[in-house]
Amino acid sequence: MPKTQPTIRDVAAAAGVAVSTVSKYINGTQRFSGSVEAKLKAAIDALGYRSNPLARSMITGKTRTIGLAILDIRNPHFTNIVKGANRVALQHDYTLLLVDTEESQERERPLIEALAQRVDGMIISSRMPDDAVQWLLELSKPVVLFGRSQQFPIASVGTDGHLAASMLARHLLNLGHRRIAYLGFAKSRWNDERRRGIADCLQKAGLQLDVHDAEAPSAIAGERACSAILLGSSQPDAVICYNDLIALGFMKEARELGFRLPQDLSVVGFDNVSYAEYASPALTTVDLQSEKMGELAMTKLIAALNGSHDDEYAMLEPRLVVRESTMRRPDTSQPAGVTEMTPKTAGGRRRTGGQGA
Amino acid sequence: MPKTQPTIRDVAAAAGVAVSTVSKYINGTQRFSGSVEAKLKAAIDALGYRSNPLARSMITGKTRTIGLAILDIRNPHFTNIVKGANRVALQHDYTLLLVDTEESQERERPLIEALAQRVDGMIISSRMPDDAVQWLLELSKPVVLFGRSQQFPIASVGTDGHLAASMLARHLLNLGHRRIAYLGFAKSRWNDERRRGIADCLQKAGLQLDVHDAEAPSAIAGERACSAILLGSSQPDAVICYNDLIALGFMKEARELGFRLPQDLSVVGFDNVSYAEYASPALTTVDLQSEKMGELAMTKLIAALNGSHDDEYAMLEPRLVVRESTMRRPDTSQPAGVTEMTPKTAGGRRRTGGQGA
DNA sequence: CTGAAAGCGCTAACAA
DNA sequence: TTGTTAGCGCTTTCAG
Repeated sequence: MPKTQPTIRDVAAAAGVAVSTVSKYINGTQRFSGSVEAKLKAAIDALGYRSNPLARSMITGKTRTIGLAILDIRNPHFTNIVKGANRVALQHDYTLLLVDTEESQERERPLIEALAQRVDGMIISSRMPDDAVQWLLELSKPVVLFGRSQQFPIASVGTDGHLAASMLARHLLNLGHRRIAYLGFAKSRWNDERRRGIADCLQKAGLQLDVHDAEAPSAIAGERACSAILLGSSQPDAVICYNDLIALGFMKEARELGFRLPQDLSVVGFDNVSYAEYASPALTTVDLQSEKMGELAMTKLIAALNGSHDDEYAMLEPRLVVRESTMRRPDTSQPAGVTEMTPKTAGGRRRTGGQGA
Repeated sequence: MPKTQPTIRDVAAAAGVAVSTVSKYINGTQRFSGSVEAKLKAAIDALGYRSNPLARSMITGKTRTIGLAILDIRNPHFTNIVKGANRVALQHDYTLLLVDTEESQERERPLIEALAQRVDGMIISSRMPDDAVQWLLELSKPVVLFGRSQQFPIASVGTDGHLAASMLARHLLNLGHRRIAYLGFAKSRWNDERRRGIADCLQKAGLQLDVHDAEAPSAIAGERACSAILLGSSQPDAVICYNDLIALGFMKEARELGFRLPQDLSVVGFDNVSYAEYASPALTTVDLQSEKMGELAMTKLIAALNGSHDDEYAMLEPRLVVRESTMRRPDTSQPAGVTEMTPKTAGGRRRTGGQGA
């Protein structure tokens, strides 16, 4: 059973030609006389020869493999990225070497360094601080990053987080919401951008943003953070979550706390993961085009592999997806930019002094 | 910048020893005198030497890479499998080469054949017919399959589908449901097992199963199949979906058709994907332990790589997870195994003649 | 404990 | 158009 695979040499012998001839034939590097070509073809499938990619790689220095390092394959955002990247890779005859770093800072670096050795280039999603990008460059392999680097020129892709956040905030404002909370995830590279996008918007309307932080970008973290926000003193009438997963968890817990959604509270997230649509109420969110991000990253990387220089940040456009988790404040009538005035508490603004002690 | 990586030869020169000495040092194949060891260590990190895995693989014939072929990374069931497999692989210092075959039969085989060349072993999830398993064996690489093969002795893992299905059916029966439909997915290897599990159960209660088929294992397919089932002549009071995704889509559409869940209709699925919990009503389902399946498959594969023979089918135990999408028929009172008698239609059984013409 | 030498399977000049 | 030859970077006998 463990019959050793035939080598290029066996084929050459069987066909009565030189090894280099076989090599050139396999790689289509050259044209051949009909007789030789016929003999080669015959020999090859008589022996069932398959070229050994390792040996080839060793010489060419190319593996036709792309490393993809992500934080958690279970997060649909990353799943979509993988899907998109995979599709483009397959089209170009590349294979994906996947590394799930499991949101662990320590594992990340050694894993990526090991990965670098086995691939032609890498696509990386990471929570590493911006100055750590340095050593990525030192790997001297083409790399595409998710999220812009402030200091270093490195190919990267992302979606305009400030804009996405503004869209969400403005949507809520238009619906008459005035006490808006942001349940962020500070560890993420995207968090600041999103928070600022919201805060800027609110500021123009003379409002302040109530900021909280989730301990993970997951549904369970959303559940956990819920009561402190909803039953605390700020009493938001809308909350923007760092992502859809957090939002989903938040909504579940909110319902269990007795809030009616969306009547008592509007909730939104970022990403537009597919299950947001099947939640109830279906989640209003902003589509970050995760899958396209994956495609674009892979396209950029392959271009780099083909010699094109690329230090740019490619920014995709977000799109607001309004569903059922947001609705107009029952007690307001003016569209937006109005003097805010909520009935429950006299004297507007926020910081009402809380009833929950 | 493109300074060529130092080789083992450079290290040997710098340390003033032979290449083979360096090799042995790196692989820890031997013990060394303190002086040599010190020189080696110094030379290595002076040069920043990193051993080239390709060259190593070419000799040893081992790549420390496992191929994982799945049908669709976006299906949380597979995502979980990847997660589990990845974790075990990392523990054993293996890396995952991922291939998403996108549910395509044609692509599958060439992709897997190419994959086989670059890895030490493979874990495969496929919809290929049982006789196609033959060529997998011929790849003469260790393989672990998801789902049992009837004809061939091949290592495989899965969850007891017949039992899982019975659990669901019995649960529904216990709740007083009598007109039960199965929205299956015939292309899957697991479908028959599940259908039979349900049908066997119903038969014991003197009931027949109303069988339908989804065109894909996805939420959208569940939506699409919904109206034909619910507004057709059979009028089920409970439907069992092939998986949670289909169930989620089905529930969404059912609500849009005006059905109240779970009052008018109980819905269940298979898998226990995480978002089933965040749907509303939260989905009753049966946990197939997807992540553990991934772990187990990888564990088996690594064992095989270490020389242990393994032709067995390892079966995990399913667990029923009751949530909100199932409830007792309002109009029945006896627990189970009773003479069924639904008020809407005289004369029980099913096949009531339909009012939807 | 250390070193010299022979390749792994293949590609890439260079010759013929 | 075809063949010869020299390695890619490493491991692995086999001698010292």
